[in-house]
Amino acid sequence: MTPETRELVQVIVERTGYSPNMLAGGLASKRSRLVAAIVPSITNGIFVEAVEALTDRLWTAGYQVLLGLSGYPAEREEALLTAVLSRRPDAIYLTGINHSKASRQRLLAAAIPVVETWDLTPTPVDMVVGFSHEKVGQEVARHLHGKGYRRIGMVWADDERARVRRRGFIAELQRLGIDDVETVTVAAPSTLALGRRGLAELLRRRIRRKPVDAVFCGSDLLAHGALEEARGQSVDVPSQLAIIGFGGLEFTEHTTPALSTVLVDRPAIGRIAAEIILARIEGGEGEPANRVIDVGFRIADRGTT
Amino acid sequence: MTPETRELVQVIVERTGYSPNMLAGGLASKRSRLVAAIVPSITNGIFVEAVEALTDRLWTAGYQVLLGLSGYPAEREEALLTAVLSRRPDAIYLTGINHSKASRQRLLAAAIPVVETWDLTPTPVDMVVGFSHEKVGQEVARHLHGKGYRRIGMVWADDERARVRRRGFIAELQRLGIDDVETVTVAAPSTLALGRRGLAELLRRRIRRKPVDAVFCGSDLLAHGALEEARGQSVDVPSQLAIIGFGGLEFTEHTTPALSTVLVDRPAIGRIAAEIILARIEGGEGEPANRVIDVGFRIADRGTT
DNA sequence: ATTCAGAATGATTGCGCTATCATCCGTGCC
DNA sequence: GGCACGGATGATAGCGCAATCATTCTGAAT
Repeated sequence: MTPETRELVQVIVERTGYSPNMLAGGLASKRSRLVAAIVPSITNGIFVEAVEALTDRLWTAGYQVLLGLSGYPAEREEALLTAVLSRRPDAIYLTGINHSKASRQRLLAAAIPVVETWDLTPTPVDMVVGFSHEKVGQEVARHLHGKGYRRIGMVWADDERARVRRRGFIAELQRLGIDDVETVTVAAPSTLALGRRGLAELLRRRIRRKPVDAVFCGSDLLAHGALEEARGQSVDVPSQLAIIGFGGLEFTEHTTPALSTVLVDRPAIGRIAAEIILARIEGGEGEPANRVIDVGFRIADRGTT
Repeated sequence: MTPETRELVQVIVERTGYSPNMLAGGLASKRSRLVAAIVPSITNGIFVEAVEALTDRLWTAGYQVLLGLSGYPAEREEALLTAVLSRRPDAIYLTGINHSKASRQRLLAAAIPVVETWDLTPTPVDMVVGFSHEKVGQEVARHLHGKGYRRIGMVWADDERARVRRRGFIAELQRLGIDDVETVTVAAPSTLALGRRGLAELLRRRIRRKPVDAVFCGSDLLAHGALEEARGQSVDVPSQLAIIGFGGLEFTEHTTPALSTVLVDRPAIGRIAAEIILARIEGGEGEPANRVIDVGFRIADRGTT
């Protein structure tokens, strides 16, 4: 084909508004150029940056993202998975590592790259990129203990990963000689308002005893709520009460005092997920170097602890 | 087909793990059961709840959402549109009403329901659900003026809708006899940090004159940043400086003092968009009752004004 | 000029469904 | 009993593309 012909075709394509039909293309080639992302919620700021990074990276490679919201807890995950797999995605991005047996089977049967995220396991369905929530709990425990706090409480929303953080936290505190951890559980998804109420409840419960001097909140939003509640009750932070959150959302740097939290490189999770997906789809058939990728975390020791 | 046969088929479907191929289905039926949503960003909290509401509602009707991120400003919108339309979505959800001529043509050529959102225009491509940003500017101007503020400033991020709010704001202030509005422009997307810097700049500029006594911030995030900066500079809010934001994000209720803002029913935009899409796809061919839907807004007069 | 390899081009099949049309069967009526 | 009719069932075409195979062309080596 000569360059002139090529150009002529281009002109006609423009003029007639031709648009290739990727349904047909996908059907013929068995490659849909579609990646499904299943997330509990996107209003919860914690997951959304990973999805954005994933979408951005995949876009540059010519892939698009089909969004599925599984809810809190992942009540719709199985139905979603069925629906989503019928679109024949080339890969799938999941949040969390706990999937029903039926879901696992369906994923395996699909025979496509699967990336689980936001957690770590030695036995992923296929690949996993995240960090250890147990270790987060342990390190926060050591951190608070190291700074001298001894009467420790928790406000947390009951989701599967928060539960693991809690387990690590409690176990480590026990090892350090603290086995009375006053805990308030609120419903997922967590909000600032629930954080306020959570801390209020925690303080109320201990009304006849020495109040807690530090509280580990299950998320930054809960921590922010706790901070506001403390201010409302004229409890000084951190001299009377230390607060630490989880997630490292942007606003935590800018509260007064600045919220201590656990920093997670959220975009990295999406970006790395995209990279390993692309490597598997486009790259050779060789076994990937690493099926389990730990992005780690870091405690930000700021004004509230 | 007898009920027994029906059940037998069901059993075999389960056992063999059969999954229908919607690519093939879509190709044959010309109905992909896919709705494309094009949004500048999902990390910006303002748009995400509408997308979630849209996704939720469409899911119950058997539709799924293809997510496209167009960026700030909508630099990739045209390319995205081309890519997305090649998946033959049954409808398309757009953010904003300013699309390039080529984009408009492509949308019209696709001959599917198109919903533009977050703004209002008498001449939508097809349908529009949002509110008037000009009116928002006007009402905020009247609100601040009505409370006695006279030396008024702005901190805003330059996106297309913010520009319209600004226009309405400035025009109304002029009508009220105020024509000197000190304005600091920051880059979109807005963040809390930019709000801090924006207010700092605004105060610095007026260092030899009477400082502003009220500032209208282009978004809640900027307003939150301004609030933090005011606190940092020991400027009392609202006695020395009033602050009002825009958007009505959840956290605005919980800052101290609580941020005044412009409340928008964000989920309603997504929900209504989903409804009118479904009505058009599934309903009869009758001309829809209303192509322009105004969800309105409300000023929340809280602690910072 | 002849041969042959490799590239470019052209024709054809089939991906897995839905829609359509043809066929069949049962029912009610004259 | 014969006929018409509506509903259920079965067979088939074709959606728009990519992959494959068959064919032609090109240019270099003999």
